[in-house]
Amino acid sequence: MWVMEVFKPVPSQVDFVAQEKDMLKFWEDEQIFDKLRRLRAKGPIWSFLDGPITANNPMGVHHGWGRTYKDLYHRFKAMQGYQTRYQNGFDCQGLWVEVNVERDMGFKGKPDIEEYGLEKFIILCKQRVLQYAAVQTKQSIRLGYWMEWDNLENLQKLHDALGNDPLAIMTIDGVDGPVTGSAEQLVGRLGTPEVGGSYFTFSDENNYTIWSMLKSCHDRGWVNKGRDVMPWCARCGTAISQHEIVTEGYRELTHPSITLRFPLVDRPGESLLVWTTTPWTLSSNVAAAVGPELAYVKVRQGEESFYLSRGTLHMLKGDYEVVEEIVGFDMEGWVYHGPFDELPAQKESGVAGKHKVILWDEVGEVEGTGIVHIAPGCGAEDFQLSKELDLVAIAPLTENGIFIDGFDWLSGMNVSAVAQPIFDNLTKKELTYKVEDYTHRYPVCWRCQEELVFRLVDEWFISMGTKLDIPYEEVTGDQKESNLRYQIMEVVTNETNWYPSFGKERELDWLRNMDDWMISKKRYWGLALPIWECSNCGHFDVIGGREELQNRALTGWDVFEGHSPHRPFIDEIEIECSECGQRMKRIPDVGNPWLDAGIVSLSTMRYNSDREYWNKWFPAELISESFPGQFRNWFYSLLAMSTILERRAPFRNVFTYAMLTGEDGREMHKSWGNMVEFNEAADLMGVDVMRWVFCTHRPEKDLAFGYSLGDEARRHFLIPLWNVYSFFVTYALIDGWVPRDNVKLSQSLLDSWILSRMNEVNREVTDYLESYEPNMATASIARFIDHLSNWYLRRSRRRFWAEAGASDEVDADKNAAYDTSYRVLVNLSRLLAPFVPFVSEVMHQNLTRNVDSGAPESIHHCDWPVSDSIDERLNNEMAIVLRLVSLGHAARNKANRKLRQPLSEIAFAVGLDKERDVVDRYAELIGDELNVKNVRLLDVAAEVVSYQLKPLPKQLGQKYGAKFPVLRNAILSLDPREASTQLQDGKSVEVKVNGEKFDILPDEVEVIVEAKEGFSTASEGGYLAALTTEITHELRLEGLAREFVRRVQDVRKSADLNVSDRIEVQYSSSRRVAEAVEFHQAYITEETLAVSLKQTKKPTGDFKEEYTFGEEKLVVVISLSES
RNA sequence: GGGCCCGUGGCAUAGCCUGGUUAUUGCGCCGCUCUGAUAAGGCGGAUGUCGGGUGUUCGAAUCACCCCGGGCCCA
Repeated sequence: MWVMEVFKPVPSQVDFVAQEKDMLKFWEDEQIFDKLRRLRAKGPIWSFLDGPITANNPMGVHHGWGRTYKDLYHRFKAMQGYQTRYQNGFDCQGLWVEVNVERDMGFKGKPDIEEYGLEKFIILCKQRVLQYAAVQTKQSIRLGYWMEWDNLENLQKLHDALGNDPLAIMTIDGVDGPVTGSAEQLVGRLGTPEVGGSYFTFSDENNYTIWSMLKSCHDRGWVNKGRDVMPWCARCGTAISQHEIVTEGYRELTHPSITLRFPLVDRPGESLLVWTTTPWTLSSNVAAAVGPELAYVKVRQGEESFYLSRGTLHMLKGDYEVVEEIVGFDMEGWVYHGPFDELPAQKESGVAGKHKVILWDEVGEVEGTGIVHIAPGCGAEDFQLSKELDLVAIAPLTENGIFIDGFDWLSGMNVSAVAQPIFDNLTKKELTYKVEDYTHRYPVCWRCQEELVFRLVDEWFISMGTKLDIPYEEVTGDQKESNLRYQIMEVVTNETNWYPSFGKERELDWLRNMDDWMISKKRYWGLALPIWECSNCGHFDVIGGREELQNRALTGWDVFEGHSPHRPFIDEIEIECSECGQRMKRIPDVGNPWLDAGIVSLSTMRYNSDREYWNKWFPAELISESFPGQFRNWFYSLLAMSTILERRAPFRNVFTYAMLTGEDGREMHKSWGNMVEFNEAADLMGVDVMRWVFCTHRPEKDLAFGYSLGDEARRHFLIPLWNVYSFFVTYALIDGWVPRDNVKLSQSLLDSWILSRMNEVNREVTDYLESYEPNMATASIARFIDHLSNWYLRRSRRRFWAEAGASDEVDADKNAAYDTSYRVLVNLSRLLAPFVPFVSEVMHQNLTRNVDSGAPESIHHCDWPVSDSIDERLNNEMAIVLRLVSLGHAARNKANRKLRQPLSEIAFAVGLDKERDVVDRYAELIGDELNVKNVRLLDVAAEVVSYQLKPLPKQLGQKYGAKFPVLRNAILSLDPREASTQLQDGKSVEVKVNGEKFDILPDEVEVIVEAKEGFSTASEGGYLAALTTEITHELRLEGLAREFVRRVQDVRKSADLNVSDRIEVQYSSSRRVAEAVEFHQAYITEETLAVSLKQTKKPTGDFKEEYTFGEEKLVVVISLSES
C-alpha cells in the first residue's frame, strides 16, 4: 500500500561529509544497528573472528582499509539474512603499551619502572589501553564500522576509577542492566556476555584461557625452559623472539670492525688473524673456529707470521709472503692467548691461556679471515657449538647491557660504549691488526630501535616438535601424534582456504621451519605466565586456572584476591612443590603478546564458560588481516592454540591484503609529507569515498593511498551516482511521480536492457563477494553505473521531459522510464550498501522509506538483491549498439561534422550475419544518439568497394590446430568479394587444401569492408560505420536551430534557472540564424520552455550572452516568464 | 642457499589460471565534441622490444625452463 508522499528534493551538489554525519546520527538516534541484530537474531550463523587491534594509539588509515573489509562482509552477510557476533577486539598487553607509557612518563628503562612501582605502572598501562580503545572506537564508528561498540562513558568511567581507587565498587551499564564490581574487576570483565562490547585481551577470561591452554601443553610435555643465547634489547631489558626479529628487526648499520692477533702459545711470533664486528664479545672469547676442509696459509709480514684462510688474503694490508699452506684440520687443537686473558672472568672460567682452535663446518670466507672468534655467551651459533663441543660459556652482560663483575675495568660499563676503549686496550696490548668501518644488516629492537646484543638467558618455550626431514605428505599419523608442528600443518592443509591462495603456502612454510615458540618476556605488563618453579629442586608446574591456583596457594591468596591475574599481585602467591615439598614461586616473566591474540578463537567464544555457545560459533567462517607479519604472528598463534586444545582450525577462510603506503609508494611518514591521518581523511575525503577506494583496490597489492585517489573516486563514482539519483528525483517531483503498481507501462528496449544488466550485476557482485574479490565486485558496479548514467539515462532523458497527459502512449512510456529508473536505483542502493553505507542509506531513506512507511527502516535492514532474469541476448545486442555508436562518433569526428549538425544518413556493416538485424531494431536509438535522420545497413552489393577476409585464429586455430596456417592462406587466396558475400549471407565457404575440403563457417572469418567514396568511415574489425556527410540547406537550418537551442540552454544554466522554469527569449543574430529560428520556432520554444521568442535589434531582459560560431553571430537574452 | 610474490607507454594498472594475430583502463598531455543531472561523458592523437633469453606450439604478455631486477619470508 503506497502512501501518497513525494520524494524530498535532491540537489545535484551536496556535502557528502555532512550527510555522512547526519546518517551517523540517524543510526544512533534510531538504534538502527541494534534493530538489525534483532531482525537477524534467528538467521543462520555467519561467524567472524576479529583480529585484535593494538589499543595503543589512534588508528591510522591503514586500519581503515582492513576495517572496511570487515564491515563490508558483516553488512553483506547481514543483508543475506545471517546473524553474526559483531565483536571487535582490542589487543591490550605487552611491550608496545609499556614502551608508550614509559615514553609518556619519561622513563629510561626498567630501573625507572621498578622505582616508580609496579602496581602503579600496571594501572597506567591499563589506563592507556582504555583511553585508546575509546579513541579507536570513536574512529571506527565514524568509518561506519558496525560492531557492538562499548559505551564510551563506561570506558571513561573505568579509566578514571582505575586511577583513583581500582578496588572501589562501582556500577556500569551492561547488556541486560547494570553490572557492579570493583573498577579492576569490571575492567577484567570487558567483553564478557554480561558486560558486552569489544573483547579486551587483558580480560580475566582471556588470561585464564591461556593458562588452561598452557597447562594442556604442559600435560603433553610441550612446555620447557631453555637456556639459550637470545637476541636481547638492553633498553627494554628483554629478549626478542624469532617472530619479532625477522622482519622489522633489521637495519643497515655501519660499525667499526677489528682484525686482531690471537698469538699462538707454542709458536712464538705467529698469530691467528681474527675479525669481528662486535668487539665487546672478545671479552668472553673461548675458542677460535676454522673450517675443517678450508685451505689456510701462513704468511710472513716483517717479523711476524699470520694464519688466515687462502680465500681472504686480500684483507691483509701491505706486502706479504705465503710461506706455508695447510687445511683447517691441521690446526685443530692449537692453543692461543686470548685477547682478555687477564680478566678475572676469563681466569675463573678456566680458559685463560688455554683457548683452543676448533673445527666448525659453517666457517666461510665471505668476510673476515676464515678464522672465527667464538664466544658462546654472546652468540647464538657460538652457544650451539659450545653445547656440541662442551665449551665454557662466559656471559658478560646484565639484562640492562652492563658488564657484570669480573671484567675488571669493563665492569659497570655499558655495552654500547665499550668499542673504542676495547680497541685502545687491544692496541696497547699490540693485538690490533687493523680497524675498519663495516656496513651490514644488524638486528635492532623493533619497538625502540636500540641495537640488539646477544645474551645468555633462561626463556620459556612451547615445543614445536622435531623438524622431520621429509615432506609433510609423508609424515605419518603416529609421528603427528606428539608433534605440534605437523598437527598445525594438518589443520591448515585440510581445513583452511586462503585468499589470495599463496597465503596457505606461506603459512605452511613458516610452520615447516619455525623453531620452538618462545613465550616468555622479562617484562611487567602482560599475561602472567602460570609457571611456578621450585628454587630448591628446579621442578616447575603449570597452573591451568584461577580455581586451581586458589586450591594450591599456600600464601599470598589474600593479597591477590580481587585483582586481575597480573603482576605484581599474582607474584605474591606461593605453592608447594609437588616433587620436594618446598615453596614454589611464579617465574617473573610475562607472556608473549601473541598468546593473548591467539587464544581468542577460544576465549571470546566462551570455550571455558559456555561450550554450547562455542560449538555454535567455532570455527570462524572468516578472519581477515593484512598479511605482512601475520603468517608468523596472529595466523600462527591462532592456529597453534586451537590445534593444541582441539586439533581443529579456528577459521575456514582467511582473507588477506597487502600494505598501505603513502601516495608516492613509500612508507607513510609525517616528515615525508605523505602521511594521511584517519580523522582528517574522514572529514576531507569522506568515508564513503575512502571505503570505495579501499574496496576497488586489488587486495594483494600494496595500496599507495592519498587524497588524489579519493578525488578520483568521488569524480568517477560518487558524483555520477549522485547525479543519476538527483536527476531521477528532480523529474519525479516535477511530474509528481511516486511508485505505484497499477500504472500502465510500456517498456522500451533500453528499459529491458538496463534491468537485465542490473540482474547481471546483482549476480556478479554476489559471486565476487562470495569468492572474496571485493575489487572485482566494485568494478562490476562501476561499469553498471557508467552504463546507467552515460547510456540509459542520457538516452532516456527526453522521455522524462515529455508533457504528461499528452497521450496514453507517451504516459505509458514515461511511466516505464520512471518505473525502470526507480527499480534500478533502489536495487543499486542495496547493492552499494555494504560498500558505501552512508550514501546508500540517504538514497534509501528518500526513495523508499519516504514514500512507503512499510519499507525497512534502514537500507541495512533490507535483503540483499538477488539476480532475477538476465537477458544475455539483449545484453550482447546493446554491446554491439554501443560499438556501432562509437564508430559513428568516430566517423563524424573524421568528417569534422559536429554532433549538433543533423546529417541525413549513416550505414553500418556488422561483423556477423546474425547481428545484422540489430541495426534495424535499434535504428531509432542509434539515430538519436548520432543525430542522423536515417540508420540502415550498408548495401553490400552497391556500396562496398573492397572486401578483406580475416581468418580468425581463435576459432580456426582451436578447431584445426596445426592446419591453421595453410587454411589461412587458402582463405586469403579466395576471391574476397564472392566469399564475403556468401559468408555475409550466413553460408559457409569451401576451401581445398592438398585435396582435402574444409567448410569455413561465417563466424570463423571476419569480413572487413570498405565503403565507396562519399562516405566518412570508421571501422573496427568487421564493423564499419559509413556516414553521409553532405549538409543540405535544410539540414543546415536545423543545425543552426539546434545551435540556438544550445545557446539558450547555456544562458538558462548560467542564470541558474530550474529545469522547469518558463522563459521569455529575445535575440538578435546574423541572417541565416534568424532564418533557422523562424523556421524551427516550434521546436525551439518546446526545447527551451520558451513562452515567447522575439527577434529585436536590441534585445533586453535579465540574462544576456553573446555568441559567435562559424560565420554566425548571436545575442540571446532571457527573462523568467511570469506565467 | 631455499620458498613465495612481482616486473606491461611518463606514472599507475587489467589481461596471465583457461594461449589466438589491433594489449585494457585510469592519471597526465594535445585536438575535436556533447550536455534542460554530472566536478562527468564521447571521438581521435602521441607515448609499448608486455624485464631478458631459450623452449613448447600453427600461434606466447599468457605455458615450461634459465637468467636479470624489485619486494616479502626463511636460513
